Amino acid sequence: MRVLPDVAALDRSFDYEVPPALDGAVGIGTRVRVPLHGRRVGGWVVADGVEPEPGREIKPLAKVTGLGPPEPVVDVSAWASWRWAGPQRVLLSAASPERAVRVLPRPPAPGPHSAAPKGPLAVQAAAALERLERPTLIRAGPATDLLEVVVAACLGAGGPVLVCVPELGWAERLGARLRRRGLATAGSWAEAAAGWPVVVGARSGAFAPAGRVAAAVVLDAHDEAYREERSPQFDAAAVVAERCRRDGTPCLFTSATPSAALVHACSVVTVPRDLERGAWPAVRVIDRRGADPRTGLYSEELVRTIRAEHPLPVLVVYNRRGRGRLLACVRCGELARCERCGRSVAETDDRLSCATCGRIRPRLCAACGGGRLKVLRVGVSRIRDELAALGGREVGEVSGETGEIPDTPVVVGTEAVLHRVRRASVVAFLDFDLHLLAPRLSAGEQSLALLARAGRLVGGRATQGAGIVVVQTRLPDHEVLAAATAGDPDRFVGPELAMRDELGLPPFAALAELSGPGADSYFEALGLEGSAIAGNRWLVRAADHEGLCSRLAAVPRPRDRVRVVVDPTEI
DNA sequence: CGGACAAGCTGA
DNA sequence: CAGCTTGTCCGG
Repeated sequence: MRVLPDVAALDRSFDYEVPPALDGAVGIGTRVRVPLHGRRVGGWVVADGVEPEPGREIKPLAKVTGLGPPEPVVDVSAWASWRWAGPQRVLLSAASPERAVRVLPRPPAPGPHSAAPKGPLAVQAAAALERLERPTLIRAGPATDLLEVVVAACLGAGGPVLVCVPELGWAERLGARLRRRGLATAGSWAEAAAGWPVVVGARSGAFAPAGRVAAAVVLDAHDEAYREERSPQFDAAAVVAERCRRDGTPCLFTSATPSAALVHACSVVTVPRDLERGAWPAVRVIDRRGADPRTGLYSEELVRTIRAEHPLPVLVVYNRRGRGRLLACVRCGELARCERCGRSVAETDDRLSCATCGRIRPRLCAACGGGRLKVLRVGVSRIRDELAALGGREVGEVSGETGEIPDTPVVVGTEAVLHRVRRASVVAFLDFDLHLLAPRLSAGEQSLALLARAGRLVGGRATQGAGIVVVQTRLPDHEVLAAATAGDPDRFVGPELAMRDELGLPPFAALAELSGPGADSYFEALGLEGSAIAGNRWLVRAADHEGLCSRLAAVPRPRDRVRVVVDPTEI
C-alpha cells in the first residue's frame, strides 16, 4: 500500500505492507498510522497493489485509524493538488472526517415521494441535467429562490447529488428545506459516506465522500467563499466541475453574476429577461463627482433615505480599509484611474502607475489636467456619529465577522454586515468606488456580486414591499453599475471579457504568483513567461492551466521557501 | 514535521 | 574533550 503521511513539509508517499490482522480493513482513502523515521504518523492510503522499489525494507502499517475519502475523491484531490500547485495532504484533510469514523450508519430507506419540482427554473434545470460536456450555468437574478433547481437535480439523478453553497449557515438552511421536501439530506461526513441521496456542503463539500455523484449543483458559483484562503487555494466550484467531468455526470452552477471565468467555462442559460430583471433590486446610483473629495461622504439623498421610516433596518456599508488608496483630483473630483484598464492607479515616484496592467503616466488629472491629487480616506471613527447627527436616528455599528448586530434602525458596517443580516429595507454603499477600483483583477465582478448580495437582502424590484440599494459613486457610468441598474450582468461581463481577451488576462491565460525567499530561483527554473511585481513577487503566465500547472509540477521547488498561488486574485 | 547525526561552540 | 547548541538530511 502506498501511504501519504499527514506530515507538513513532506508531500511524498511511502510504501508499506498490510499485516494479516488488518487484511480487508484497508483500501484507498483509509486513514492509517504508519511508522516513519522512528515515529508513528497518520496518513492516507493513496494507492494499492504498487510494486515497491526492490532492496528496501517494507514496514507494516501500524494501525487503521478510520474511514477516509473514497477512491474517486482521493483521485480528485491529487488532481486539485496539481491544479493549484499545493500539497495533496491538505486536500485529503478537507476530504476526511474531523473525528475518526469506523462504521457507517445504515442508509435511509427510500422515503415517501417528494413533490415534483415546479416552475420555469425547474424546467431549465431538468434540461441542463441532460448536458454533460461542460457545466451548465443558470443565470437568474439575485433574489431568485433556487430551491426548485436543487430539487429538480436531486429528483432526476438517481444517485447521490452533491450540492454546494458558499456559507455553512446557508447549507444548514438548505438542508432543512430539502428534508421538508422529503429528500434525505446528509448531516454529517458519515452519512454522506454511507450513501445518503443528497449531500449539502460549503467549500469543503466539494470533497464530500460520495463515490460517484449522480449530479452536482453549485449555488452562487461565482462566490469568493468557494476559494480556499490557505494553500493550496483551490476553488470548490472548479473541483465539483472536475468531479462531474470524471464521473460523466451533469454539473449545474447558478449565479446572478457569473464571473468571466465561469462564463468562459460554462454553457450559460438565462431565464426570461423580465424575470431576471425583476429579481434584481431597485438600484439608485448617486453621482458624487461634484462633491468635495474630502467631506462628500453623505449625499442629501442618502441623508433623506436615512431619515425616512423603514420597516426593516437600513444598512450603511463602508469599506474600512479599501484595498488600495484612491486618489482624486482636488479641482474637479475625478478619480485617478488607468486609461487602459480602468482600475485605480497608485502614486510611484511622482508618477501614476497601474498595478494591474503596468501602464504609467504623469501625475496629472486625466479629466481636467489638474496637478493636485488627494488621497481619499473614509473617516471610519466619525461615520457612525456623523450619520446619527445627519439622519436624526439611532445608528449602530457592526465591526468584523463577530459581535452583536445592533437593534437600531440604521446599522453601519463593512461589507461583512451583508453576510450577517438576512433582510433590510435599504442597503447603502457610502463609497462604492473603493470596491469598483480595488487593485485586483476581480474588482469588477466582485463589486457586481456585492450589489447582488445587497439585492438579496432588500428583495427583487418585482417583489411587493422590496427595498432599495443605494450606491454613492464618482463613476456613475461604470459597467458594473449599468449591469446592476438594468438587472443585466451581460452589460458588465461582456466588456470585461473583451478587455481580458485584449490584455491576455485570465480566463484567456493562466497565471500563478510566486513569492517568498525562493521565488527568484524558482522563477528562473520554471522558464515560463512572467514579470516581477511589487513586494518581491513574480507573476508567471502560460496559455492555459495545462501548460502552467504541468510546469509547476515538473520543476522541483528550490531549497528556500516559495509560495505558489495559482489563479491569484490580488492582481 | 521531527529524529539522527555531524559539526561548531564553550568552559574547565 | 564532554556536553550542549545549531544545522542539514531524510523518511518505506
